[in-house]
Amino acid sequence: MNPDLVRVRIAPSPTGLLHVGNARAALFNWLFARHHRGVFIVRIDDTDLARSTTEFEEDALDGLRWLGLEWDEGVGVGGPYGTYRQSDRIDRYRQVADDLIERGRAYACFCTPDELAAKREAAQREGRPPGYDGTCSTIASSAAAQRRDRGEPASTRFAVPRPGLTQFDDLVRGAVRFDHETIDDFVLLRSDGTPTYHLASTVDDVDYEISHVARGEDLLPSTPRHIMITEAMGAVPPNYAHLPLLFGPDGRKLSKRHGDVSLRHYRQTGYLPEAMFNAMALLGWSYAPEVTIFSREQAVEGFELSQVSKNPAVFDIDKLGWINGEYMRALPLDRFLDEARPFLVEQLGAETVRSGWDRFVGVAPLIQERVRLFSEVPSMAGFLFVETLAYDEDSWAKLMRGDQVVQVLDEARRRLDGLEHWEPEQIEAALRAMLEEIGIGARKGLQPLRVAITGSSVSPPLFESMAALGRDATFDRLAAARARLAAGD
RNA sequence: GGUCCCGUCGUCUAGUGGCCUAGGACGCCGGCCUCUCAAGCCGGUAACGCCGGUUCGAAUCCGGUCGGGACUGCCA
Repeated sequence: MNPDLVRVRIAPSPTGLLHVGNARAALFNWLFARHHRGVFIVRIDDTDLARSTTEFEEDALDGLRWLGLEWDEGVGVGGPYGTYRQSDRIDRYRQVADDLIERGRAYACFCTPDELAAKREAAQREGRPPGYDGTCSTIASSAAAQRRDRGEPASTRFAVPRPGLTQFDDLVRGAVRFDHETIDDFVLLRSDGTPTYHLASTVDDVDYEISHVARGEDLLPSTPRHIMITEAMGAVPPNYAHLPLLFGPDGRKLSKRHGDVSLRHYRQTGYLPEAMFNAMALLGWSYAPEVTIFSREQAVEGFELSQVSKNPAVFDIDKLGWINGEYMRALPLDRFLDEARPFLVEQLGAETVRSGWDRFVGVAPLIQERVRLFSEVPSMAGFLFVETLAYDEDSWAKLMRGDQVVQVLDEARRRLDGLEHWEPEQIEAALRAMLEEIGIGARKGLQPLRVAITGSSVSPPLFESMAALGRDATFDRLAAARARLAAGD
């Protein structure tokens, strides 16, 4: 193995939907790998069998694919190191744990969960550090082996060498050191024989020859443990880079309690993957001063872990929205149509969307430049699809009660009636002439028509909307609005 | 409580001793444009947590202090 080859990994644990924090970590790993022409690996950390599901695994892989973070080795694509799934490697972890016991670097612990809980509580109460007190570390290895052979349940704990010190150069934090006195003998193997995260993750990083571990800062305090395990295995630890955490608006680690923070949620709300990519890259990193929007290629070109910020970043939904709008407007029309369609179907039904599709296509470019999210499309374009218009009552109340509204509605129908070509230009000419004659401003005179045609005071440009709607439907709607007014509303 | 990490506009950040009377972006406010809304254009608001030191000179280096966060599980 080339010692200079960059090999990085992202290891989602499929116990929930992939959230933006993990996605951002994946993005940074991917950028680092691509920048250094290294290998990006996706592994599944599913040692928590009880909570892991294939749905969540699929969700994570889908999310990564959606963002365009294709991987070179790992689940789904294979590679020279097996299945890249921890549940397939339980024997390997046990083997490492047994080997560590044999070499005196770990020991069997017979304390029961209840005993440990009691000890922790007592320590807490007396103001002592709550870590494991090392009770079982003094049991002679022969005695311990006997008890295990007899079937007594035992976990395996790592024997932290004390006194001692573990220090390392974190690519984003710089020099970090931990005194072993503050690290207790942590569990490697649970009494049911399954490995903990510390063991499994570390063994995998060694076995898969990972060169750089870039992960959330929440794992910084665990790093000395991982380094100790690695060294006890006789391997050289990887480089570490601890990424600043993503916070919610309240300044705490982004989590469920900040609402739906799954990547899937953003995908379903109508954010574009390239916008998400761009926005997440800006969380703790900057491409260049004065540059906010940049391509995937530019990001790869410019990315360096050492330039990642140390400060936690608050996930700014407003900026994400703005970025999405930028990408939205830059989209080729056919892609816009493709992406928008499912959102219309969800709101209006497949048949309705099919029958109104051509009308929608007519004004789609005008809608495209007015929305930030695909989920906003139905409310802006719905009037093109429906048979009978549902008015936004606030708009109606505000704009349809004026004294000249009836006149505008009637006159508009009269003017439009004789139009030879049902095109925006002709419609505009006719209506402008009408405004002139009535002596009313465009602002005031056109708004009632907008409500009559689109049901809302906010819509795509009126003349184009009428043109796209079609002559018959336009007249129907003018008549409908007129009728409602006649009914005294 | 203990260990560790962090501290530039509300938010994301640029800044690595003089180019900083601190730059950009989002947001917000005002204006222009305008058939509404967007978009666009112009302008404005707003930050180096605090105290000491080093230095001719500090947002940048050092110390302290205060504040925030993460971790402290047979979760990951």
